[in-house]
Amino acid sequence: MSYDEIYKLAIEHGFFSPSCEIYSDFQAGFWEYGPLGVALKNNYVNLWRRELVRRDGMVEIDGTQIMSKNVFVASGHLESFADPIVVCTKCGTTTRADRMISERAGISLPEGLPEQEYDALIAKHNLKCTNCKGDYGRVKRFNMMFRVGIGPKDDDAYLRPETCQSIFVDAPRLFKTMRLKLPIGFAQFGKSFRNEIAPRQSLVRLREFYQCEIEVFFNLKKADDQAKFQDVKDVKLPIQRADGTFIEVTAEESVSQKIVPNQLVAYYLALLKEFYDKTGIDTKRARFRELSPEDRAFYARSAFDFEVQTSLGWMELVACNYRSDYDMGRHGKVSNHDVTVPDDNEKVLPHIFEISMGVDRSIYCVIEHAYAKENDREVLRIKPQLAPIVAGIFPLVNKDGLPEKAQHIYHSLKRDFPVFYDESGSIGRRYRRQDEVGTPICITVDYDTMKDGTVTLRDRDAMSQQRIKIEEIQNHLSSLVRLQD
RNA sequence: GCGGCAUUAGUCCAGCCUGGCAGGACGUCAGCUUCCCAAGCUGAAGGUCGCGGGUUCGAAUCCCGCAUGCCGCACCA
Repeated sequence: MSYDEIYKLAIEHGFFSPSCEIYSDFQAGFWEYGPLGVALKNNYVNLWRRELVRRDGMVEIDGTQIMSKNVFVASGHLESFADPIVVCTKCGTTTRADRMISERAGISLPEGLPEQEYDALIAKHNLKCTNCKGDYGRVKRFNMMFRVGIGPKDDDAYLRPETCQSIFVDAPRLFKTMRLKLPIGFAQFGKSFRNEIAPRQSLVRLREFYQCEIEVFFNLKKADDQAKFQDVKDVKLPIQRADGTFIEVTAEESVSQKIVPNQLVAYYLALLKEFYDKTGIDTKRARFRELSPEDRAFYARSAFDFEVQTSLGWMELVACNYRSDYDMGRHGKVSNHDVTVPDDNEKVLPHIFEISMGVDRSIYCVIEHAYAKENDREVLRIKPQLAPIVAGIFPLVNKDGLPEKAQHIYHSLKRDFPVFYDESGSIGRRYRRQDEVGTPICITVDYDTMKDGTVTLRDRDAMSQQRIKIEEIQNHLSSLVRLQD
């Protein structure tokens, strides 16, 4: 199950494909979801809503993708979401200034120096372009946010680089109008945008991508007082610690052994793991990787990445960041709004724990982990709840009224379930076609159907068959796709 | 962004070195066959040979530039 095989399957069957591909000026890092991809993504997001949003009693919003400049002044992205780069005046080669200087001058540099300091260091060490020995220009910051010009005056605004900023700016109103109390999770599914220098591997590193983000607002004083924690205290958490050691402990042990900072964090890590179990991604090949201070995002005070093993190596699907009171503190200051929240007669500046999920990458992993190549067939063993098509419906042969009967069944089901009718090729060929796109069940109308009103149900994984009555199909499909604990 | 390799039908690839009708397999479609697990028979459709420029009587083929993809570096959901 290599990346190439998954990629081929995906573009051949309409899971995903490059954006704007018929034009030669199409840009890297933009990908479309086709019909099956959309279905899979919708199912995935609905599972997230069930297992995280509703399970924990969160509230979901849908914010705009374009946000005003001051949002990012406050968030720090205008300042910090940028790499210092320097361009050679002669050959135009672009280099990362901080890395280039520390490598060639043999010194280690602190993060976030002003640009002039880099210029001074380049002059002091007499550094010239490695490519052509030309002089470097002034050090600039390359910001990974996409700027957009609003209206005829082209006013500055930005495409959000993370969906959570919408949550932060909406939270003050939501607390007042939705009768919310700490702790509360805000959830959002939507697009974010980052002007990556090197997008790669289709859904894995995009410039325009989906996130399912959860921002849990809480009172720091009560972070170890989580009633809900009882539900998940025995969930096993595989943790790769910042020092490189690996340990598998229960959520309860992770707190008592001070591996994670508090109950609240452990609770959500456990919830997240239980969610991924239900996506069909193999969580035996997953871990929470604790990030060292150097590896963390600029806003994070402690961080665990949820990573999964794939053919491309360990892939980071979710960033779990403890963002402290940084976000609401900054937005309060810059907007000059009171963003504190009443909690037990005290005004609290909420602390935030975030579960920031890369949806596209997760979709890729769902497909890769479900894919199996057997002797003479390819099969996606995707969970029925996530399957783009729930059932294929076929006539065994194309005569004697079988197609009409099968079509009748198809029409009776199509508004309640994503079902697919096919009468082309041999029956075995049709089963294999559905195997390749992960359809869990195929329903075949044969001569017995005409006599006794039963159909064959053919199972994708076991390739076994059973007969059920036509009237039972509806219930059978319902129980197949029902999300269960 | 740098370095290496690549880009020809929906997919995988041959053709390129040595310029001269754009091909194969699989897939798809139509028909035949078929009472349950692909690749049986007959036929068909499907191509700006990544884009742009140059050399040439003539370019998929040679040269230059760009884009995209893969791998490595770096960065990240």
